[in-house]
Amino acid sequence: MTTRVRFAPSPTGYFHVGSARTALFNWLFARHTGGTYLLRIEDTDAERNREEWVDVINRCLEWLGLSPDEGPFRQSDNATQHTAAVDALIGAGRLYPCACTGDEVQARKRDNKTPGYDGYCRDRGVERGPTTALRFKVPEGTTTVHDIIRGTIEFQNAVIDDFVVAKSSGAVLYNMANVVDDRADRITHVVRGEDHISNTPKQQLIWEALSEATGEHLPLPTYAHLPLLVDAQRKKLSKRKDPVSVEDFRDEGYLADAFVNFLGLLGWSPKGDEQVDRATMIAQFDLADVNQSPAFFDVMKLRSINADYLRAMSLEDFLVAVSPWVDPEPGAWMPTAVEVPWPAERFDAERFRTIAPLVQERVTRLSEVPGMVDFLFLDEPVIDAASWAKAVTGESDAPAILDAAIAAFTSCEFTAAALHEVTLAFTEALGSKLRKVQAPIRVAVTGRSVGPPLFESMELLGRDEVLRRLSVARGAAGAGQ
RNA sequence: GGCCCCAUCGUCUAGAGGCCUAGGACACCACCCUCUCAAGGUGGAGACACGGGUUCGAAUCCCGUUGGGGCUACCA
Repeated sequence: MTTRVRFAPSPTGYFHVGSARTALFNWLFARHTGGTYLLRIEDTDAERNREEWVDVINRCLEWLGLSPDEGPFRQSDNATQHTAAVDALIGAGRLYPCACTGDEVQARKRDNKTPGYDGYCRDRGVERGPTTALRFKVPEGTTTVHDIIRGTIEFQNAVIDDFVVAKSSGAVLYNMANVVDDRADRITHVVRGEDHISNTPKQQLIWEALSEATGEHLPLPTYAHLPLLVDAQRKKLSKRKDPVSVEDFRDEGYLADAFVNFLGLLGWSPKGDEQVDRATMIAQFDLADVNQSPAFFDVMKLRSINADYLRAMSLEDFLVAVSPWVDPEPGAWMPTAVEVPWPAERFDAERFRTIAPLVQERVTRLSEVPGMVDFLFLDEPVIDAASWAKAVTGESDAPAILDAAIAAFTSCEFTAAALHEVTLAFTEALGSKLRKVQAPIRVAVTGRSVGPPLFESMELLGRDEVLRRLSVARGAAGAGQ
């Protein structure tokens, strides 16, 4: 039997990292088993049926390299089938109209202390009308869910209330539409978040009722409920408190491959090294190996992995990847929320190319790159006030150091090696240490106390500008005396 | 409240009854290297929630307790 899985997100306006992980595990399972992975947009709720929200999903999946083998399909396109299925269940006596309002249901639930809807309308012979919803007549007995990750889960049907399957408006609800579509799509494995466990018995009940009502006896899909992704408080990741938007991570400069690698480590782990490419993940992935306990989405670990991927890139690949953050006129792809902090005429691709390897190994995300090279492309360096106060105006040796630097840099050959050499010389003359002497020079030239190696930076900036910036700092340092 | 899920270092995890003196990675600390910062190297601290069983033997199996989480819509 060839496997068929689906990723079934609902459009919400952003793409959640938990959804990305679910998509990945579906994709990995399909690839590992040689099956088919399809995408179904669950937009039966009219509120969620917005074209641009659907675009977000497609865009993110494409970025992650998790585009579907089939689809995207729109659940709303199957409305006819959903309605037909409802009619079939009515015909089979598995549904009944309910005239209760939401408030009435709530009130009786409180008074009778029943878990959910108490079945008030089940035997009242309510006629179907424009204000009646359709409820599923949950049978007696127990419903057993077989879950690859969790084993067998049993539900007493008595605690499953007669849930609504179609609204009074006629709109068919999630549990119903989902099952109808899974049947139509011949889904063999349902891989989704743990938060769907309690929906599963309802869906199985519908599935089997449909098999009987239509005579089309399809085997139940096998379920695999993935552990939730949680925040530091161990709560389900929420849009309100936590960074969860995949596009935000992309715009911060995480690489898709690094992001996918990290996601793959949440609830699953490869055999040897944690750093694995997609082929390795596909070869090793097995739903049975997925963990049962929630995983904390640890951004520090994500950064570490991303930094590793960044460092492992060839210079050419790095230049392409970083171009949206540094080149005002970049190539094809551009993240949505990135702005290059200098004008196009000031950017010099050749200079950037020269310093890029020194930056590449020092950043954790691509968004950190501009801050490490902006001194090259801005007329005035962005001064970090604390560093300036410490190394320039607040350092009693700063005037002497800057004077010595200006004198030495005026006449020496202007290469990193030569600058290093003359700096060593005047450092010794001053009876100081290189690590101490470089501080005021670095802040004067780059505006910051950390950054790419100093002498290479100065060589690229050029003698005139280096001397000008040193003089400005010298003036400030002198005034501080 | 009801139903359900979960429980190994701070975090992600390895662990399928003896290979466990519990391994790795991130984070953290120290030292080395070093023009800052990274990277790299060496070392360190750090966990089987608790209580009962089963067994010659339990992190691994069973039960309970505690703790955490999810669901509980005419949303998905």
